[in-house]
Amino acid sequence: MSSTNQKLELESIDFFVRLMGILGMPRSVGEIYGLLYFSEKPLSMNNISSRLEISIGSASQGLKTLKSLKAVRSTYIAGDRRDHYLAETEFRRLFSNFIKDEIMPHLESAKDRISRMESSLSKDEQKDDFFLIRLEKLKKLTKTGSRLLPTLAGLLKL
Amino acid sequence: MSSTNQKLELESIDFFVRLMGILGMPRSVGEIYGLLYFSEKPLSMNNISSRLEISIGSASQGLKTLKSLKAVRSTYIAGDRRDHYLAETEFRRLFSNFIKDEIMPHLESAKDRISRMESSLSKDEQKDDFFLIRLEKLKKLTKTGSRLLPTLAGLLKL
DNA sequence: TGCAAATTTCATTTTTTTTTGAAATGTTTG
DNA sequence: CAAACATTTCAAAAAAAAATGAAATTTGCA
Repeated sequence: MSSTNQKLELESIDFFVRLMGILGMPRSVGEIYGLLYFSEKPLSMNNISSRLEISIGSASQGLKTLKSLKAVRSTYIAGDRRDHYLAETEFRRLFSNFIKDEIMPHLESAKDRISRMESSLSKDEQKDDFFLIRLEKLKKLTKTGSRLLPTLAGLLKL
Repeated sequence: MSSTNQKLELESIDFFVRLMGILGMPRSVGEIYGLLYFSEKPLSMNNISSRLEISIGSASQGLKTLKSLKAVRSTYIAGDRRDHYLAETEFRRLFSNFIKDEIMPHLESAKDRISRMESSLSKDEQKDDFFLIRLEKLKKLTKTGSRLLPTLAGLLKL
């Protein structure tokens, strides 16, 4: 029988679609994770795509994203040559990877952009507190961001 | 003369378009904030829309969003009946409003969703550690989230 | 090695989001 | 108070993002 709990599954998918949405991830990524989160058995890609009624292209793309965040891992199943996927449920690591992959690169390039702003100041502007203070705030913002964000996930002792 | 520093302005717009993008805000919102951030004088809506070459509809909509986040405030200018806008540069408050308005409501509804998950468990599932542990993790996640996020902005002593 | 199943890739289609522009509404002052 | 300007709203258009599906590639087994 192994009747999957339909209700639970739907709520879980809903939950993670929204959570992933906040993080800027497409619906399909949330659906896949939500399905796997309450699945006791690892699921194949085909299984995932047919249960969620999404194309295998979407499933492949979504799993790729989830793998890169280490939100999902694949498991060997004896006698079956397909990959089977399990949800990785340590949210701490999940967020930490998200921050590393999706946020930090922006912060890095922000630093270059601030340098360019500084070098574009005219002689006059270099003496004008208005510009100096605003530039200073941007620097603090990126500095604090790159210090705080990587720490953040650690605070989540989940 | 008051020649605005074109280069600086463009870098600033670029900077904030990306930052707002991370927060899921549309391009126009980032453009407006980026323009105001390095503007010594308050700018009218028309001014904003013509400098950025966006429609006044977009400008109005974008300013509305920024006002609701308290990222921008309007100022009285003697002898001019139009509203004039200034960037609010305390990022701490800005983020704190963002978290309150855009994130916390999701966390609230997540709690309901978890309750529904619990009440959907069958007798068997109520004894199955697999389900209990996963539900527990979701509860911890939302609990920690609603505790940590509102605190977060405070850590940004910018 | 060669074949069949599984997965990835990517051009096209679909869906969603954002912007536009014009009409409706609101506001100030002559 | 009315007309001139300013702002908001919202249906339609445009742009951006995501999903599809089929061809190309990879994988592992006979």
